[in-house]
Amino acid sequence: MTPKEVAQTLREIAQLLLLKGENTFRVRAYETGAEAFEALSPDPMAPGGLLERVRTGTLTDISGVGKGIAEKVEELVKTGTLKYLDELWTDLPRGALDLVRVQGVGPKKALRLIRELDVGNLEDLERVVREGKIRELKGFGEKSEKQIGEGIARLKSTSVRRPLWQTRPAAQKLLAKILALPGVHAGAVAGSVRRFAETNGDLDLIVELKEGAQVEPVMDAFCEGAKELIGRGGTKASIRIAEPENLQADLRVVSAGQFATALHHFTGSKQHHVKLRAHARQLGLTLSEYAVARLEDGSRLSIADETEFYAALQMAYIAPELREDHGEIELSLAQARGEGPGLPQVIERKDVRGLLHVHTKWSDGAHTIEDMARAAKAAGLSWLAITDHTVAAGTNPHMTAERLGEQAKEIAAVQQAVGIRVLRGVEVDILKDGSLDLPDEVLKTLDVVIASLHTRHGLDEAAQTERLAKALSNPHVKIWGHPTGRLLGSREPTSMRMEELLALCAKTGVAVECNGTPERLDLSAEWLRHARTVGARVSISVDAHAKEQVENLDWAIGTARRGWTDRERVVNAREADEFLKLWQ
DNA sequence: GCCGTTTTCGGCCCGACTGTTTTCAGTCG
Repeated sequence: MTPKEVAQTLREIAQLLLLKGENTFRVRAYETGAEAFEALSPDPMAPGGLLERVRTGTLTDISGVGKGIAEKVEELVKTGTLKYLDELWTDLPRGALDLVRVQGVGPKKALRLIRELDVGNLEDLERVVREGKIRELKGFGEKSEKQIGEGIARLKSTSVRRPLWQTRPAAQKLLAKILALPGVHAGAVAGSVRRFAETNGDLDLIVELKEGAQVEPVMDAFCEGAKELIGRGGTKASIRIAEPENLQADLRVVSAGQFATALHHFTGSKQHHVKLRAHARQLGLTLSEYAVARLEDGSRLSIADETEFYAALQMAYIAPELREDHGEIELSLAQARGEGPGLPQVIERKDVRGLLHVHTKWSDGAHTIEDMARAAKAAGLSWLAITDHTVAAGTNPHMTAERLGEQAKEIAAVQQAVGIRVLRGVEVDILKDGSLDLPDEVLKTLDVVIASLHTRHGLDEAAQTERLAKALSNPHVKIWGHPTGRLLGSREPTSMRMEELLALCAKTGVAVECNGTPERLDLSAEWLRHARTVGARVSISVDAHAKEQVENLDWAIGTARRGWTDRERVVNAREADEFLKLWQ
């Protein structure tokens, strides 16, 4: 039994309680409990982990876990089953929880469909829609029936969440269209896209009108070109867009002076807000998308931006990427009081001085060393490292000892011509046995060695861990390239004991890559947070195969920020000489 | 079900939109 499985069970309980119309605060307690277990070390055997806590009876030390949940988790871990859960299921069909996945069907409607129409799963629901039975129920009508039918079709046709590399550009495109309108004073992408969550269920846009401007033209522009109009009221509209197919986009229009509170509200996350609002109440304040107001008389505080928003709550500013209730609220409060370490000083674009992980025509890149150097310089960087592939990666051409010598001459010439420091490097392949694709005598002559896996992703966990541990122990390796090898939406992370390997990197000084290829985002924010706890260094890498991909920097930085990456642990957030000194 | 710098009891975030309603419940974020 892993913490993740415990969390899933607690969520299942929460959903069942919700369906049964239980007290919503009890439902939330189970959700909070689930989050607490998700935040534990994923390895149940880890020190301070799940099994140790069960053994020592210290589950209730976890915030959000009280006596009730602790007892259930103990039973679950010891026996693998939970009587309480079985009881909750006794009078419900197995497909009950699928019903609330249909848009427009919540717990109340789902329960009535189960009780009054004997609907047991999605197929049943589809049938009663077809037979026109739903409209006969009190409180339902023709429109609800139609809506439910469409909701089922949508559920079947699309996976719910899309990768950020699809959603973020779509959101920015939509925003640009709105910002071009004359009545618009300000606008921003909010929601999980702004928080840099790697998958998103929808897009959220916030727009502030100029003084006296009309809302209708903005709504019109937003809805124009939509694949489907979901809803439209006086201040908000929801549509489905064509690309990514059927993705929902929500627009919220606010009047002058409400932008900061609205942006904060629609950025989320839900968990962050729930805790924030409870804290606000203790201060005698209430939060909404319109204002921060005093409970006693409803008077409003003036909030110009999100820094002021947090200041009104006696907190230090929390970056959007951190707003997940992963401990950031407590750290922010402590920081404002001048106590403790405070929030991480998360990396920003201006901190990054060097462009790492760059491919050129010497292997599978589209452009020359000079092209890449000019692109790096244009992006405001002061150095870059050329790191082409070796033979095992399967590219042609590729780097050999001899070609590295030839490349050195070109690098020296480019450095002179372009006026930017260019380091010599390689992305060396990790071979089956954990040895590297170039001999140590060659590697030691280079400034930067990135070791990456490109083959045999399918080895079992033990063998893969051993293979990587050997490679990462090579004294010439400075960076571990795209550690998990995952591709969002198409390839799962390689199976390995990541915690062990991150601890190894912390010990040897090898930086783990935060690879900014939009489909990779590897390491993930989740693992980067773990890298932080063990003290591993991080490389903000573009893995650029063309000069335009210098912009992968933004993807890497967003992911790194979400992963609580402090700037002092980022190896390329320093000038080239300082970077090289890190391994001396 | 959880929690405590007012509390071991009594709280627990807030508002828009929709549909089917004659005044509001359900859903969503």
